[in-house]
Amino acid sequence: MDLSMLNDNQKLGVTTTEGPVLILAGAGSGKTRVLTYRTAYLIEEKHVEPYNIMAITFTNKAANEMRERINNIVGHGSNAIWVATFHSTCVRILRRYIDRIGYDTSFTIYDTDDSKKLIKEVLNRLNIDPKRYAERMCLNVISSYKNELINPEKALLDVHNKAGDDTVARIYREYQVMLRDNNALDFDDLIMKTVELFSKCPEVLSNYHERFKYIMVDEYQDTNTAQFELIKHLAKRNKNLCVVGDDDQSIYKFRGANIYNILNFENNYPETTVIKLEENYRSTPNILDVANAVIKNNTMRKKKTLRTSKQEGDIVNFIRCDTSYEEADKIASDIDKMARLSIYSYGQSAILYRTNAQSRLIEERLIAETIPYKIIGGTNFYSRKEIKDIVSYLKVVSNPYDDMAITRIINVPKRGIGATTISRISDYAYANNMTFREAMGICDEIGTLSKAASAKVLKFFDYLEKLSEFSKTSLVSELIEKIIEDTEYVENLKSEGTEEARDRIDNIDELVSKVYLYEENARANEEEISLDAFLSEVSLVADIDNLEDENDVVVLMTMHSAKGLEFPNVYIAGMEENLFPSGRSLGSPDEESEIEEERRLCYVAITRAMERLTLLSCAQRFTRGQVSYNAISRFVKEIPQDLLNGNVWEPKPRESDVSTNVSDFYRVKKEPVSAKKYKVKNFGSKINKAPLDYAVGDRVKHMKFGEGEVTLINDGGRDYEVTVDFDTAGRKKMFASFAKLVKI
DNA sequence: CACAGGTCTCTTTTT
DNA sequence: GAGACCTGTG
Repeated sequence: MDLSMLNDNQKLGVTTTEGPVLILAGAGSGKTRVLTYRTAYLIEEKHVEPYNIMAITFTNKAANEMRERINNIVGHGSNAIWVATFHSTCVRILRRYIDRIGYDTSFTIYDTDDSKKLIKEVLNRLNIDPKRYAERMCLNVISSYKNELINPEKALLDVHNKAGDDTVARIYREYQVMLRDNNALDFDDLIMKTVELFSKCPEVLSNYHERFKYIMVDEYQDTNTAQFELIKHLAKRNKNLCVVGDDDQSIYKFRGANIYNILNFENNYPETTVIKLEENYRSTPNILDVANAVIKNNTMRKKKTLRTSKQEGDIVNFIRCDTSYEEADKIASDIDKMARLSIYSYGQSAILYRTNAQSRLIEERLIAETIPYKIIGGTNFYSRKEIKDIVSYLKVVSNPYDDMAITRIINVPKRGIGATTISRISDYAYANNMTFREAMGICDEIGTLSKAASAKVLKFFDYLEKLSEFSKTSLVSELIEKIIEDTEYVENLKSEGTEEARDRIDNIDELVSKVYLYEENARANEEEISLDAFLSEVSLVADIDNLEDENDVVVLMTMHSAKGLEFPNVYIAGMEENLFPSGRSLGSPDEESEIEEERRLCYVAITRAMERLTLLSCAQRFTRGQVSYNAISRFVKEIPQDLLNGNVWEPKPRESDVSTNVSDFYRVKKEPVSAKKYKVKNFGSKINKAPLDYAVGDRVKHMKFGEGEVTLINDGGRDYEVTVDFDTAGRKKMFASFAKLVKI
């Protein structure tokens, strides 16, 4: 096998196939490359069956890419390799064996929303004041319990030993009971229950030992204790475990990531071969210097120095703006300039920020400049109301114990079954130890219900029974089409006639196409088409998974989402104290380590840039409906001035200037484009070239520029480029799918 | 029982 | 500023 394009340490990483291996891979040092070559090497040179190889990645996107790249090297056979994320790995295992630890294999996966609702219900049942024990807090605590593999009994014991407040532990216990009753697992359960399964059923684990002879884990610095134990179980017999990570890029402590998994790997696996990849192939020296200047302020890290042999490149820019509007404007016009000068196309540019909320302003600006973009994250496609509604119907069919799904749709569409009726059934079910659905079936025996109410409930109950019956002989696509038809969901939206309703219909259409796509893939891979499999897939997609790179659009996302990606031209917005580092980390009990985590995040963000990097910061921004004034982020100040183009020590904005202007400024700027109205969805997933209903010479209307006359239409391949002479705004050139011009 | 309108709280980051 | 939650009315 030809390994000539690898450096010495990379080669070592590829060819050291036996025993535990720790690859410490700095940002941009080609670790994905090592992992793919290593896999190919195992197959081609060591004649390992693809079937015996397992690779765990952080996102589905990374998994797919890896599979594709292996295919390119090996030619074929990569399909049999188990490449998946931790969560989807566990789902696959649990769908097979979870009945051995007391669940049904058609379990439902609860997302954060569902978990929150369930907690609410728990607080209700236990008569606990939600003001004193906020749902969010409870969920966080429960999540950390699970990530540390602490079950409710142990949690209670621990608290009692310390004579502390046992409320949250009791909430945890009840929460687990209710999950169990609903035959549901939350995200953390997926890992925890798999570990439990392996501990309790050695014969199951043994099956997997037979199968997984070589195991690789990517982004190892972000694994938590439960994931560590999972891997430990799996690697126990064969010991061929290769983990890749970078302690400087550990940014998921809030999700339970345990940095000691990587720092102490050698202690846990004494015969470990340690390989360091320190040559960076991504960024220019200027960018690397900036990254190193920041990260060197962290104390808890394995020392390493990234080298590069690249040309020096552009100096990193720092821009201090007066307001967040100016910041958005600066970014948009710079991107526009770069594209016009053909230096960086839209698709080569990315905008990163600390919080999702920051995207709105930038988005509005991009729309105004007709720059195509795609936002990653924020509200997940599957958390939209209409999608959750329809998916809940599917969930009810798949898992009849899922009370949460039933109560969600019992009155969607309106069936005249209100909150009172629901809680009466629910109480009855609870008191008589039955599921909500069972109680529905005998609701004429529930004394508290009126005749009229129980008739409506029974009718819905019968419908669900019919639907379940139908599903036994139907494809998922047939089922979903039937549900949409029966419920008249789309019909009802159509009659609303609003733009919002239109959006929702689009989303439902997209959901339906996802079903067909799933079926197509399943057929291609010769897998059985199953509702459960589709639902698992739906529950575990990350937004980033849908990022395709064929489309020439600017990408906006949080720094967390950006991990593992790279872009020639990067903007990091909001380099301000209180925002980045986050106000949460400031003044917290372990401020020191929280800030170090923020600093690692900053390092991750900076090292996404290949050639050009711009940092931005503003003196004032709107947060929570209020203007806040923040100092320049300490991370910027950690960068030596001579590495930056732009003054870090600029005087503060004149309070007198800004504060009097603020309200005016915001009033003027606020009204422009409503982002929602304009929002162009799916730059990525669809071809946007719809036939135009206007032609040269027609009068058209644009949401922002007003009315004008079309003077030129160019077929740009993927989209039409339309030139319009606006009455007031002058001549503008824009892409048809983004401009949304309406003929008048 | 549904819905409109008012009040309150709150925000990191994600599978 | 948004979303969750509560209250009063039809």
